Amino acid sequence: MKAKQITLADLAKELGVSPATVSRALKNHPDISIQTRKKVQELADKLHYRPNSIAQGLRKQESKVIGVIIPEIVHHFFSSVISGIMEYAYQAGYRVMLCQSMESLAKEKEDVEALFSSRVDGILISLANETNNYAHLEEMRNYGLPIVSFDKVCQKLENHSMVMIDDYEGAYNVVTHLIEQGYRRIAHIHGPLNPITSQNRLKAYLDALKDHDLSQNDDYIMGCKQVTQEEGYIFAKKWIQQQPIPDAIFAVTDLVAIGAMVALKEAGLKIPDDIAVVGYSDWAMASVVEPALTTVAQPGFEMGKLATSLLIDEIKHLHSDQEIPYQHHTEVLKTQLKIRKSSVRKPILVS
Amino acid sequence: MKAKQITLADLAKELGVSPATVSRALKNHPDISIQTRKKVQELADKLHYRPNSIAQGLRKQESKVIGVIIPEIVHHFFSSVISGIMEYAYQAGYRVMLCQSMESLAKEKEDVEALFSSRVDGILISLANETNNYAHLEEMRNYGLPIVSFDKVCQKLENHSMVMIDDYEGAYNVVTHLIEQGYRRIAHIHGPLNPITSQNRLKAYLDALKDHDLSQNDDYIMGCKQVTQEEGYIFAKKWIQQQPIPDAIFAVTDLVAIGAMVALKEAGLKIPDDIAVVGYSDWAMASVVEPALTTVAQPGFEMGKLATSLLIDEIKHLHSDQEIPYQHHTEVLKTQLKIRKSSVRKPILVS
DNA sequence: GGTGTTTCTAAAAACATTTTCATATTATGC
DNA sequence: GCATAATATGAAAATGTTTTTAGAAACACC
Repeated sequence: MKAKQITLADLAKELGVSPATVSRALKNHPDISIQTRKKVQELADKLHYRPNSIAQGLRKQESKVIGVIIPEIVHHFFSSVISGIMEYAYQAGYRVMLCQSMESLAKEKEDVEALFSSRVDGILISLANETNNYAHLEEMRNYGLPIVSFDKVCQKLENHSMVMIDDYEGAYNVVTHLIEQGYRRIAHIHGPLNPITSQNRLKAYLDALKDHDLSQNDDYIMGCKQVTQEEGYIFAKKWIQQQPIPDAIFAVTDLVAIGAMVALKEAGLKIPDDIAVVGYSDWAMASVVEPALTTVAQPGFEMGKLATSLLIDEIKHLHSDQEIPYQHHTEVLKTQLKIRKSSVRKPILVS
Repeated sequence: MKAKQITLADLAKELGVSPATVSRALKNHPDISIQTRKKVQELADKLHYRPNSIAQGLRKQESKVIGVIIPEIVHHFFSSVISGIMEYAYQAGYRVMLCQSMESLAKEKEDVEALFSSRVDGILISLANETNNYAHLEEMRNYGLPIVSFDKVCQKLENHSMVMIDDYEGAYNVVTHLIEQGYRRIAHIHGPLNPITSQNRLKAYLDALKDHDLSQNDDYIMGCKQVTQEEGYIFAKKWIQQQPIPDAIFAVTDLVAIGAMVALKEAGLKIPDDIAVVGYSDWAMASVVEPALTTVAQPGFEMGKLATSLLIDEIKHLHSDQEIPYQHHTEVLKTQLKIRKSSVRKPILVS
């Protein structure tokens, strides 16, 4: 009942030629006569021959698979990135092996090892929030395995390409916009500080205040750990009980911002009149919540494509055994400030 | 500079034993003396030996990789399913190769072939909207490759396990709830009709109307193709211009429902007083939109875990070369009606 | 001391492919 | 007609494992 999987040897036997000939015929090698090529092709089609990638991988020392390590899939931004990765990888003839680090360093290490064991041709990684040590990545680089980090990049790791988002500028634009709108007591909910992304957003917030001669108030800065809606809700509640209440909240993520909005609305505060709220990431929910949430759009899909293109370029360079070492890149993608009702007091063009 | 990847033979040479001994020592085979086992283990640890999964796969005819084909990753429900898949697969020692069919039958076929070529041990698939022909899956089953379909399952394919969601009941509950709330002119926006899921939701809608002695009005039934917010917006616009306007809209998906809400609000209609709106899937946005959207929660994460457990059971059964053929399962998961403000006229317990 | 058993290790085959090297046949040039 | 070149194919090695089979050494039993 169970059909056997056809091998080169099967085809060879059937045609009375050697497996070597079949192999070459199937890739249209000019050494093989046209007639033979045709015969082989026809039989292969007829029997639905599919090359065994595992055997190819072993022989060629190249699996045509790239490994992807993502902190968390159920996340609009990351799933967009994955989508970009898959699109580029697919058209370049690569398969994708996916791992989810769950924001845990230990899991991330295991994933790196598993991918290495699977002999992927390269790794795309966005670091877990917990990750503050890069030995696992160093080791892979020592083996010559190409690595590209994106979004939560690994600046400490030498000799690798990175694709980042200009989070500093994105966050700076938010604060500038709030100031232009007349808000002065601007609070910030930042994320876990290992990732460079949260660091940059926090730094931009502080710099923008300073650049506009606003004093920094440490009571207006809170850090969340899980980056959830609840945390936004809790922090906003705290601020409401405090005097003076902030007149704007800039949260590290839309979800957190929306948590804050819920608390503010419950307390009877008017957004954006009494207090503004701004998020980050432009999740689908941001445009749909009421009032629509001002946020910073990040080009996730493009980021995935770009990171993958860099990785595959490096892989190809490596396999071409050129003399010159591969030149690594650091790409920075621009964000887009999406001004919506939640932060607009003055009449302004709403996008 | 580039470190060589360590092989069994390297260890064997270094220790002056054969590769066979090293292989057995590493898996604690009792044939090997304790001292030898220890020596081998120590050297392996010291040199960071990692078995080459590709070579193992070739030799053992088992890759420890499962293939997953999903129509679209950037989708709250599907990313939840993937998350469940990855969690179960990880703890069972399997890697995941991911493909995105983009709702295209052609791409789905390519993906199936690519996964077969990669010699995955099994395939998890949710069909593309376009898919109305199952030859590509039949072929894989003929090769004895285990397949489990989930959500948009493939009822035409024999001898395979399925995990579905009770969409019929979920949709029936929606319509019943609307009727209980006093709505009578209930419209429905259904999805593409190839997937069994949309079919079931439509059928439940029709049956529920009939069971409650409401007449079916074909003007109140529209089908969307892309399942986008725009489509919901456009359909709602059309209904607004029509007399009598429906007093409830049940959309195949939250996104479509929200599109409809936007159109209704623009037209000055009050939700839920003038008209109710209900979605499906319980995206994050549903609880956040105003008024909060009544919807049907689907257990995506559980579905992923369950489907993966069935697949891996079947794989294990196959490799245990038992006499009795594997007994396939069809599992049906229950939905949960999330009653929110968008559909509640009468006082009711809001979840 | 020969036979049989136990304990440990090695050799070799197998997995499906690619590629180097070799070889046989035919064609070309003088 | 002979040397050389071109053409087409095959044999064999190689990729890194696992596993079957075999075999050597040590030991027990009569």
